[in-house]
Amino acid sequence: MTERVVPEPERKRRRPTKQGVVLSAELIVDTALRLVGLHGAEALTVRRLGAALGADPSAVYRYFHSTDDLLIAIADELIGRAQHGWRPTGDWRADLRAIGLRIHAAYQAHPQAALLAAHRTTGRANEITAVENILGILRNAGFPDPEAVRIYHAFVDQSLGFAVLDAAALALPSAALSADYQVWQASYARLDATTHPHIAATAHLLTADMNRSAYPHALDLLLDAAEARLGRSGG
Amino acid sequence: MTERVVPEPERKRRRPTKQGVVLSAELIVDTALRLVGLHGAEALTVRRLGAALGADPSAVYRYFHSTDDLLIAIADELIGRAQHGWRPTGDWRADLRAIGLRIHAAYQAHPQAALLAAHRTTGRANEITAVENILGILRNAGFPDPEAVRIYHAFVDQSLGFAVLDAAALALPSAALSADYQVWQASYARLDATTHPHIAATAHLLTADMNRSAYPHALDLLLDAAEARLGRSGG
DNA sequence: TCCCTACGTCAATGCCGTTGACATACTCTG
DNA sequence: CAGAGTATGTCAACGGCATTGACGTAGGGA
Repeated sequence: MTERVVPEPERKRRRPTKQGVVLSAELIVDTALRLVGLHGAEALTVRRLGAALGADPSAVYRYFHSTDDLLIAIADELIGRAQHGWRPTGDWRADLRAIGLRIHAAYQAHPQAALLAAHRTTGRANEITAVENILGILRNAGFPDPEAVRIYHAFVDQSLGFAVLDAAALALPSAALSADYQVWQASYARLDATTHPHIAATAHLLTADMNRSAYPHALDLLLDAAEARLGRSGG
Repeated sequence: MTERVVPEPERKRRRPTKQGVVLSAELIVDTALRLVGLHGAEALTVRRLGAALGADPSAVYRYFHSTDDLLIAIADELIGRAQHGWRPTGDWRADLRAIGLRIHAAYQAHPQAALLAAHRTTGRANEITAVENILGILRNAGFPDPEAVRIYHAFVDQSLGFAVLDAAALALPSAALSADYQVWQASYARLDATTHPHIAATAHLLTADMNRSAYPHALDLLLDAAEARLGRSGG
């Protein structure tokens, strides 16, 4: 077999499909994101993707080695969107907070795709840019390199971890979605105070809080702690 | 159709399969965990599960409505294992740290299953116990209820979020696993210092740190920040 | 001992990803 | 502008997947 996939920058011949569509890796990624946004994660199949593109399903394999390969491309696209238009302000804490919220938001905008992609390391251009930016903020803030790297790691994984969990909540098929809320209302809100005193005492607060993402709060806690350490060591 | 699934506590007739195995929900969950541990997440199919059990695949549907239903049961089982044998010491910070590490460890012990299950809310017995325990620790420590609930939420979601990410790293098929490491070695370790100064300056630290979980560090940061707030408001 | 039905089994349906062979239309060379 | 070479779209086929309806049998209750 001559290699089935030709790297995008080397592509010369762009031959339209029977239905007149000119394919590209970018078009396929965008279509996949749209498909998944419209019909859920379970709609992301090669066959449906082909139909949505207006091409034979197997044409996808001329651009990606496998569905997993496509997923990596989707992941990098989401990271790219998170950074689009971002500029540093010079205030390390505000910058880090903004990047964290942007990453989280970019994945929440495509929860079904986030669920599939957020835990993948892409090693591609957009990911590398993000790493460079975040490390730069921390080092310029005055964190010594070992500390900068450790905080970078915790910060990024925290962002992505919350992105996965919160995406999961959004991505549940609407039937299961309301079921998930019912779980809290039904199972937790009416537990007996003698067997579960702490849940019973805070049930009203819990049901309110579980409907929101805990990420902004968790992010602030992380930044609080980082700032305290900077004050201790650096300043 | 008479309902296909009979709730476990009401089961009376335990009829062995052709191969002489007596099925139960518990046996199926354990077998699924073993299967997934031995052969990866992609081995968790109803057909293989049937084979591993010594039963017709469709027998599983006498115990679970769907594979998703089975997944919820697996998730609750993992939460249960995380708490098995745990006892509070009275030191809120040590207790919370221990629970966080236990949750993380329980999922890391079954990374393939964790990847499938960690983002699901089960609403089942083991999950409820965990919620009650964590809330109790925070309220007894002196956190006011609204703060206790907010920290609880951030703490739990952070634990599960890192569990997912770290499970993903462990669960990659070994081919992709080394590939993931290669990504760091190849893509990051040799980036040009003029285009990516911060990555280049910390490459040696990065490659060392990315091989570990950032969870313990992130957990300590969260506990630091919580403790600081407690000192400010409560004491 | 007989009835009832829970539960294991079987077979069928319509999906899925992936691949090898094929055909065609694009680009490149002269 | 003609012909060659091949990139890329298409087709058909494979084996595997979850799920379900029908069936029969064995276990428990009377």
